[in-house]
Amino acid sequence: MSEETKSLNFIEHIIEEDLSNGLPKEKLRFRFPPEPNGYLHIGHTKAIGISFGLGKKYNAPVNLRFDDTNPAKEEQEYVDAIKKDIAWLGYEWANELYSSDYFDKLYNWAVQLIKDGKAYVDSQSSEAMAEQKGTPTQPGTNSPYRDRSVEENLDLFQRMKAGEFKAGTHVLRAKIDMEDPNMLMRDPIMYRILHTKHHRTGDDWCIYPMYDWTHGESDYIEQVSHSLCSLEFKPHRKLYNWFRDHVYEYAKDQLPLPPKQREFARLNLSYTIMSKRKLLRLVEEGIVSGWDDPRMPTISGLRRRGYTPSSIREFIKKVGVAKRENVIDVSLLEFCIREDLNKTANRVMAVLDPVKVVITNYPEDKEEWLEAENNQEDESAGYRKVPFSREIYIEKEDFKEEAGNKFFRLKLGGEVRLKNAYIIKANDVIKDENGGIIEIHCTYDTDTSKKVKGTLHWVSIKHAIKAEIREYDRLFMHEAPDSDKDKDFMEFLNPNSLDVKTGYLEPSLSGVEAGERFQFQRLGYFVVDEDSTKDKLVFNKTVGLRDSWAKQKPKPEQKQQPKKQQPQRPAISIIQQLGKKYTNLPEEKQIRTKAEIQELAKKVSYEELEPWFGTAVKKAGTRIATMITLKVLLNKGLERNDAINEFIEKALEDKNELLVKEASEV
RNA sequence: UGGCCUAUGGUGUAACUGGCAACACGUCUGGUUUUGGUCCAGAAGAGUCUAGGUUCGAGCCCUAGUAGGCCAACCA
Repeated sequence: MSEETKSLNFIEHIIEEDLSNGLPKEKLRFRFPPEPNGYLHIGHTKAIGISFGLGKKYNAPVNLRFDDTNPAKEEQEYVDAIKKDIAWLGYEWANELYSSDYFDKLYNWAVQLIKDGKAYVDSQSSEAMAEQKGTPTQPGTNSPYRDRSVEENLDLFQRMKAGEFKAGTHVLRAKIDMEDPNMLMRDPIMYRILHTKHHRTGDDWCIYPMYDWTHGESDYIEQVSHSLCSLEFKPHRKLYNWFRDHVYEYAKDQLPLPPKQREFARLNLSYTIMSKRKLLRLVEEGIVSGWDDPRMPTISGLRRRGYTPSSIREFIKKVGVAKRENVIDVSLLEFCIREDLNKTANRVMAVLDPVKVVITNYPEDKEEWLEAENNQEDESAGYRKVPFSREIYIEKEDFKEEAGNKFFRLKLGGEVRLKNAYIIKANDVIKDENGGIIEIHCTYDTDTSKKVKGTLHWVSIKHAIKAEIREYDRLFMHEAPDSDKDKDFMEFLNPNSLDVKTGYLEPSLSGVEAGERFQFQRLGYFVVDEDSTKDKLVFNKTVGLRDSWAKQKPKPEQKQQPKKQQPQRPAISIIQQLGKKYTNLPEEKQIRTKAEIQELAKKVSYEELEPWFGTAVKKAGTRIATMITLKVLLNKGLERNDAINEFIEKALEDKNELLVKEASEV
């Protein structure tokens, strides 16, 4: 098995370089470090996919390490949920670890730093410290406690640990540089006093280490080679290195590998939000039913919605890794789940918005069990039987009394195929007093070899089973709900994100279990929800099928939006663009481009053109385009002036032959 | 009155140490089809933020600018 020569992302480039610079492959080690203070969402899957993906690629261990240094926010419940989600995604961690396992070691190192004059106890209020910290544009000032003696610092720190002080009275700070342009280097806090019970260490500690101190040293203790995180931690790198380099001096004999932190851009998904805090608000305000509401971008939400682990892994693979801000189109996620389910989901028939069809030439008491293929993408999926009878349901949308010939479905006088069954022809409609259609009367034809344009799904009324169908739409109507500075993201909520209806299903579905996935033919993919019982089936719509018919229909509301028609691009700017590539074009195309420029030139005024005379010498193409345009204007009667003459003269002397040619033709 | 990061089709990512911009999604055609799905064939769409520079040659290197992002929690 040769590895395909796929292009590497920038992190893989870094690793390859380290490897070629002598880092043994066996030393490669990664980690995923969630804080157990909430549920994982689709954004996290990128970080998970990167580190676990690298582990798989290089056959290196990946630790799952809970960054549990803030007992005020963290809970065992989240630890369990996170483990469940990662395992569900299909990743295996080498070790389940906790930063809290390292509290002793961290404490001892902190003591050493104090002894070396690299850390001190500060005893000011947080307000005073914030004041001294300065701002991004102004340097900070030293704390009055900065020069306490080593003995005093040691004593105080030991007593902080012993629980002698109230929360907020003292902190341990690294002694770095209050004037550093990087705010994080301005004597960052290493420990604070917190008399809070920790979900793992209980009441053992009343001082807790801060993120920067803990995270990097946890990497170091675990001998992680590459510590990968998102872009907002870039400024932390300097501090990460500072702590690491000092501690390295204390421990290099036992811990020879200094880890390195590298940062990538986090994932953003269009029409959704990713902030844990904001997701929590949706839960707390009852907008959604919980963290696992199928509309939520959480992993648990996607799971309940019917997404498969492999579709999410594929999505992450397609999304790529780089350092620039990005917004991924949800259509990519939808593509991934359709691609997966198309191959694996069995097809069944269900009618969600029914209208009754009576087949008048079919005997009242007769019923037939017709054979239906489960999945034409998978021969091993086999066949099942579907009941047919005189009265069936079809979708309301599939019938029109009159329609053009682009409407492939049922219309009066028209024929249509019933999937897995016969061809029917609509003869008549029965309406209620309001003109609503109650029944469509059809006749059927057993000759199924005929060519008919449309095929409809259907279900026999007498055999149909009812189910609750939950259809979801995006939660927000704005592409980037939390990007508006003036409006709260809640203002963009889609009021119709959930639509619950009763569906009529073919009877083969009667015994389904939660988690089973199907394609409701012509409608989309659906999964049996965990609320489902034997007596009351509940399905969630995972995603609809691609629908190229829907695109043909005019969408009154949609049409409004993209109407923000771009202002007509001025001809001169198109000319400039054409000019840029002019010199690189093959001759034939050059001729065509020239004609195009000449045509556009008719719409250009001299005032628009003049600034282009100053085009840099090396931009020969742009100057040629300018020259061609100028000639058109001159032919139209433009008077020569100094600027024009100078431009032409300069062009005549150019080394580019094309330009000289154009200029000499003036 | 600062520091750091980023800038390639509509979106996302490529382009090995500089050699005439590729892949995926999306869009549009056409074909096949008992799903207006799938599948197959094809097309359009950027000349790489701007201006200089280095070079025979720049998306890749240098300089300056512009735009966007991040940085002032005893959060992670």
